[in-house]
Amino acid sequence: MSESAIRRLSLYLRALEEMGDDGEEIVSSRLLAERVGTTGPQVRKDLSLFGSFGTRGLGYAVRPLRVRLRDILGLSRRWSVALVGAGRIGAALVAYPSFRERGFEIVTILDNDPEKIGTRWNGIAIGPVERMEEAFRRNPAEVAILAVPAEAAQDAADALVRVGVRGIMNLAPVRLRVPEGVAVKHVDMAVELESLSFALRHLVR
Amino acid sequence: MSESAIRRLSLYLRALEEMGDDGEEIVSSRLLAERVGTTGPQVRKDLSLFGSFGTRGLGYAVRPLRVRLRDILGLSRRWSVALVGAGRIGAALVAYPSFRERGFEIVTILDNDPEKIGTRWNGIAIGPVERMEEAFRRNPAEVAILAVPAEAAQDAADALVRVGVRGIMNLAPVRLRVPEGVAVKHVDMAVELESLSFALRHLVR
DNA sequence: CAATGTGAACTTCTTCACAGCG
DNA sequence: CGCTGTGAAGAAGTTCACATTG
Repeated sequence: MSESAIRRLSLYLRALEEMGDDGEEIVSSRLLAERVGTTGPQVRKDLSLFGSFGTRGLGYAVRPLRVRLRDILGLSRRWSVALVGAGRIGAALVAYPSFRERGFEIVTILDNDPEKIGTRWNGIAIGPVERMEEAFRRNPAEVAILAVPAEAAQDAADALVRVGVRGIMNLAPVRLRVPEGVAVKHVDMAVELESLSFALRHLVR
Repeated sequence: MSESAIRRLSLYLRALEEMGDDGEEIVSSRLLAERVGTTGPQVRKDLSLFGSFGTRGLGYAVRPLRVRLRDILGLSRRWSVALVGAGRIGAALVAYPSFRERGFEIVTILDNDPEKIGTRWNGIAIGPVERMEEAFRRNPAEVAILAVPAEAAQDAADALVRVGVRGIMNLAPVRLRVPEGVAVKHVDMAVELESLSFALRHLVR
């Protein structure tokens, strides 16, 4: 069950959601593959890791497959999310509607800036990071989005683990150390840009 | 030369930059590995893809390795960057100082919102996306950061390719189709969150 | 003696070909 | 007849062991 297979499932789900709204009933592995930039066999392999959802000779029924994928990905429930770091990136994420649509609801926002503490974003009062425990007693979250400066990230992550967070999406340019049983996904734009740079280094100018 | 090896090089470089400021002269593959969350042999394998930079029995000299890595990654030059999409995410990226520090300079900002066009961000006047060609004649860019809504992303990417962009970092939740010779890196937070959800789906509650 | 550099073993992921089935 | 489901082949990436060398 590779990480990349899971990521592709998420892409398949997105494609199916876009399709459903267009009224398509059936989709072939080939077509789905085209939409997410992979191949038919890859799609079938990925899906077959979790069962047989298709009909031979026909393809996959869009709606049921969508339901199955949501289920597999753990998206048929609500996830409570804590946002740590109410800077510009945090602001962008809070305003981003598709997280909530997909079941991720921000219930707690924490920051250290005294100017921000007490103000409300989307109806949620921003609390101080030092009072994380208190904030979590009121509004516990299973997942956290970490959007603080690099220097503050590891401490914040430690605190999050202490209050029971089981998954962290980290936007700070630091590799977090977390104990077993806590999942971390790194979104590292510097790394992405630098790998672009590598790809272009001999092609350009 | 795997994608993941390149990403690790970028992490090694970051670690080395942090170290250099602390005055450490020599680093072992083991130590470097620890800082980025991998293993000594992995570090040595990755580096050996590009040459032998270490001293047996000793380790790697921090500063020269840093220089070599910058070179390998194509970071010993300046890259001009066009930002398409001056929403909240765009705002966060423009304000983020480490892009510029690492040689990526935003020279053009484009958006479609009439309210924004003409205003200045970091001294750069926001232009209309429709006049991309004109904007690029004035301030050409090799790389683009795409931070527009999903529906607008493919059209914007097509336009960017037409004006000569060779690499795109895409933040829109869409898989872009681009011709051969154009590199795309996807930063897809929905996918990251959903793969977190998958990891937690049976562990939590 | 300590840590690199690397071929070889191993493991994981992807591609392929085709049997199976509606 | 068409498209899925899958075992087997192939490719890619990682780990390991150790010979090498300052």
